[in-house]
Amino acid sequence: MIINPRTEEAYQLFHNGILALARAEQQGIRIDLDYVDKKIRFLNRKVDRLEEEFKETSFFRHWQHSSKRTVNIYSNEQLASFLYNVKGMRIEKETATGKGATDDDALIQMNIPALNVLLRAKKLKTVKEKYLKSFLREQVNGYIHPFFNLHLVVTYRGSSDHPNFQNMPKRDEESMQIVRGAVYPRLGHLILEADFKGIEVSVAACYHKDSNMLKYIRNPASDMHADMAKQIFMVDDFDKFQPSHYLLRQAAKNGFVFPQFYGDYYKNCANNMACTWGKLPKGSWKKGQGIEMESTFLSNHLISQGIKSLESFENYLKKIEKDFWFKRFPEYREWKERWWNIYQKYGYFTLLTGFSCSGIMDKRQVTNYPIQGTAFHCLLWALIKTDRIIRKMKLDTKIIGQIHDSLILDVHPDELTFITKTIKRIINEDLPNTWKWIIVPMEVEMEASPINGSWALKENFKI
DNA sequence: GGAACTCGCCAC
DNA sequence: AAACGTGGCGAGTTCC
Repeated sequence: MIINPRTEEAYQLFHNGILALARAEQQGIRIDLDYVDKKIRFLNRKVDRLEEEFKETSFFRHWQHSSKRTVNIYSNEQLASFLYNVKGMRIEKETATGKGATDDDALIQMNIPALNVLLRAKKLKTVKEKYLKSFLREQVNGYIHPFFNLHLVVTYRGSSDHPNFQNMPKRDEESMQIVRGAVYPRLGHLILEADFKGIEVSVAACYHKDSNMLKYIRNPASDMHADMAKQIFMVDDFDKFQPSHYLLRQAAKNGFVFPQFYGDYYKNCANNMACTWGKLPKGSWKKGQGIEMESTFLSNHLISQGIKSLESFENYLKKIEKDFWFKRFPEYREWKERWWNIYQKYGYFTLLTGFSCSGIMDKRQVTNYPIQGTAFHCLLWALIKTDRIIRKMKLDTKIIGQIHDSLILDVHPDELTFITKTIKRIINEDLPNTWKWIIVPMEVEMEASPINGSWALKENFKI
């Protein structure tokens, strides 16, 4: 990729950005090495036991018996061959190259108890090999110094490596505890994380200026994902503080709204939603499955509303998709068309921050790249400004990293109030004052670890 | 013995 | 007509 800043401002952003990020790299992040050593030994034993347990199953014996060589239980190729050629399992899910898949999803669907043992062994092995061991490999005097690159991503985002600081487990509680439990602030300090709230949606709105979307973003009382949940799941008195409704909102947000923004379409959305939140199979649906609602289940509710199979859910979502792009956010749709036309005519497009993208791109890339890049540039701008103030004031607090839309700092407790107020001001005020194309409020959310507490213990932090 | 490929999985 | 964007990285495998 060729970094192509078309304006002085774009050049300065990356010039100053890489210097600020270099200081974060130099600062480094403290790792509890004793803990990592102990965890690795503990996981070694645990994985060994799981491997033994798996090798005693009749599933494995059949697998080994059918194979000419010694089976490697971690070989997806060998597993696929056994499942799909020997056992004759039907291919429900394919890999990118059209072969039978052996990922989490595919194996769970097969409902073979022995495979759960294998999956658990794989998960713990990943945590150990990919994260914990990389800490030991990369640490110097108990600190890792992840690289934060600005020259590797086609969208003008950043990336991180050796080790990658941007993909540590978060959603899976067990993996999160194991990995982030190794990451600490300096002695007497705490870890602070400042996240832009919904930055990609906000930045997208600065491009397309869709009036309905602007209303959603500017009015804190409105809730796009709740409205979509109401529509998709046909719930009249929606209350997002009720646990089941909260889950429906999550389903609408992560199963429909975001995938649609990235260019997905109703069939995938329907399949994924039915599978993830409804635990519903292809064909006609059974009662008693999926998200538990007040006195019923998601599957019962959908069936009672006349949606009795995946096919019928797909058709229903097809209409919702049409409504979404033609009635709800028509100007967003028109922007995507305009932006695609500009690219086709000139062969490139220029981001609001002054970087230009050229080369062969499809429509989804053309409409996603400017949003992804520009959103990151908001974070980078805030990072540079924060770093400048930290140095000017000679603070003991230091920036230690960046995760696309969040800033991670190692904070001296005495400076906590000052630094949180400063970051808030930078994001709420300084940034929109500097970049006039920002036409929506820029908001920040913060989380903090306890003093001397690991990153696994971070909690919401009220500013 | 390393490059290149595929697959799978972690993050945003 | 077809159908989710961006990375890093471990592992197994094949090719040279």
